Amino acid sequence: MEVRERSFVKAEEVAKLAGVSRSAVSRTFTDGASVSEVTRKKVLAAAEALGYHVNHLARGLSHERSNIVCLLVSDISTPYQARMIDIATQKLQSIGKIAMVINTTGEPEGVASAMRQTVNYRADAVIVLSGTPSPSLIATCLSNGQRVILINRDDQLSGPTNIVVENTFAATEAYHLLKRAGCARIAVVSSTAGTPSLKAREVAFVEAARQDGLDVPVMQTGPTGYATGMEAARRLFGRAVTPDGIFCVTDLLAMGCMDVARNEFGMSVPDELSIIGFDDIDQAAWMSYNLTTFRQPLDSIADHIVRLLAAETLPQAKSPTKSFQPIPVWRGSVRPRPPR
Amino acid sequence: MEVRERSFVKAEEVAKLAGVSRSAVSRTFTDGASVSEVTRKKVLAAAEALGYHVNHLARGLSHERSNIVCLLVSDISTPYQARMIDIATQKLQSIGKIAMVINTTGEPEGVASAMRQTVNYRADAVIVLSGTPSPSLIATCLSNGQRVILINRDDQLSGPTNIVVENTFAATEAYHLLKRAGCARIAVVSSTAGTPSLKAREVAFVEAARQDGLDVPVMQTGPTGYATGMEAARRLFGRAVTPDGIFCVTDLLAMGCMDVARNEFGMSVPDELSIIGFDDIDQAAWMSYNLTTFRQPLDSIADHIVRLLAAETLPQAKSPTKSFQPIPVWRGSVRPRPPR
DNA sequence: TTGTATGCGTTATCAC
DNA sequence: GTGATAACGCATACAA
Repeated sequence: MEVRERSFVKAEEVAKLAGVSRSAVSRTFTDGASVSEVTRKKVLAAAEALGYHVNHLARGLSHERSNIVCLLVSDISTPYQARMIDIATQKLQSIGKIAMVINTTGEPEGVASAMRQTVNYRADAVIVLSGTPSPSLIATCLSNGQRVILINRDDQLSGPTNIVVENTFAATEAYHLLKRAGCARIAVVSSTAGTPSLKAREVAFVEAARQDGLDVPVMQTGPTGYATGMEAARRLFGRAVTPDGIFCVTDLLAMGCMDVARNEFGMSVPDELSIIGFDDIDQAAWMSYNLTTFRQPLDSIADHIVRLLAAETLPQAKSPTKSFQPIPVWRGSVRPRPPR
Repeated sequence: MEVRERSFVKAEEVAKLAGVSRSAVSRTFTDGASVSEVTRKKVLAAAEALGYHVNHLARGLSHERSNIVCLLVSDISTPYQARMIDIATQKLQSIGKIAMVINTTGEPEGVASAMRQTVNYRADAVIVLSGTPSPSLIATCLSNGQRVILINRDDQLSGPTNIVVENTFAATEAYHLLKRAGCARIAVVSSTAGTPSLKAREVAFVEAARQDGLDVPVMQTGPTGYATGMEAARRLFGRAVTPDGIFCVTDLLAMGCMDVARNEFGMSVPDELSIIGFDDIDQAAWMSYNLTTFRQPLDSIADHIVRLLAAETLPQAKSPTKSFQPIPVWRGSVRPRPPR
């Protein structure tokens, strides 16, 4: 490969070197085109020699699709989000799409500018993992022919495709699990984020307890993360009556909570304190935590998205909310049975 | 905003509605253009009404830059990589670039196809966080005018910009730290990955020990991660003479190692066993680990990259390897002073 | 099968 | 300051 003046090689140059027309080059690199084997060889050789690569930007200009899919996400360094991106990028690549990740702060303004970017780059689809775009922004994307997929946003907006995890089911299950373990003083640890999906878990748990005649306190002392879990534990165990069962709406919260309960208040898990988390991040399986939690079927969700995107039918076809069942993961942070 | 037939709005339609020429529309959305305030207002109003957004693909076609930067990375769900992506996407966005993340398997073949994608999308730059692209692929990118930035790849290839962390310095420091703590039976836990940067840490530590007259065993039992750390600990503590000081080339390894040492062999950290990790991932600061480690100055690194990309000068300008100093983070996993 | 001509949405260059 | 026009690199309908 010869080193050229620093600019991209175009099809025309390949054509000249191969002694064929520009169209022949184009056809060689187009999937369902008809080229004779001999021309094809010549073109391929010339392309290799020149270091030619099809310009997807130009191709996307005339062709319908850019094959770009935007991922809107915040707090990427969080285990849950990171895994989501990991899986999403892999699956998207497997169907020939490429992921643009836009790191939003989750604030409305950030989300808005992110949504605008997605149409600037003519993304085929936008997958929203964090934040809640305004209906008008969503409408813009949709009217531009983009597919909009909202994950765990729960705002049942019609138009975009909604994918949710059955938080209510899981949270109710969590309550009964703690109850069955013999917990009598149960608390919920959530965050001030107010994410629809976190809120749903919190509310469903409280409701399940209420129906059972139990009033459970809810701690919300900061953003969704380890530190907030710590803070919640400090407050809960600083009270006169301390909990013997805690449902944390996120694994990260559960871990902060567990660490403080153990190290600062000498609680033993699960003997004196049962804890349940949510998400089943990698760390939940670590020996130090061994956390009972609910796994979000990220793999299935990603598969579903990919199937949606692979289908060439327009998204208009009334795609209702698709919901996935979280999978309970039994580990050692909940007492197997009630104490005598 | 009216709902149109599902396709993107183009400048021409805006021009028609605003009663101006296409050029006027273009100028309105071009930074250094001259438009009268009145035309500008009209165009903006029409654009808003139609839901117009500049097509960056088309813009990138005529203009020089696509403003796309590709991130080549594997194991995205790993805390270290995730944080890298988090910071990189943020900083890139702050200078008007957008990140395409390509999830490679790290294998040569995967890296190769990823590199090809970067030129397909005419990325302005490609940042390699995982895997080692072949020199010829790098040459292709460079000759196409792309900037290539290799992070912690250590293969001192001339051409691309190399950014490394001073692994040798840190590993040497780690050895003396353990020595000062009174450790006499020291081991290294690494992985079979053979990443240049991990290898450098491992070798430097062994060398520092050798110069000190000590022979340290190196455990390599699998990929870089928590499970491999566990396995390493099982083998180390299953021996006749067990270590009292361990240097793990990665925090994740250190955590797996620590958990097994404590829970399966009853070791107490740091009294009976001192452990040092590398990376300073979030979990290192968690109460259960409180791990002494070396922080990679990811923020400074990202700033440097952004400065590189923002500078319009061609990368030809002989950019030597830029190296960053890891920052020692003193926590509680190393005994403060030797036992009496 | 092959080549020619046209369109895709922008920006830049040029006259006005 | 404004408007026409020529690239930009590619795919494709059409004619050969």
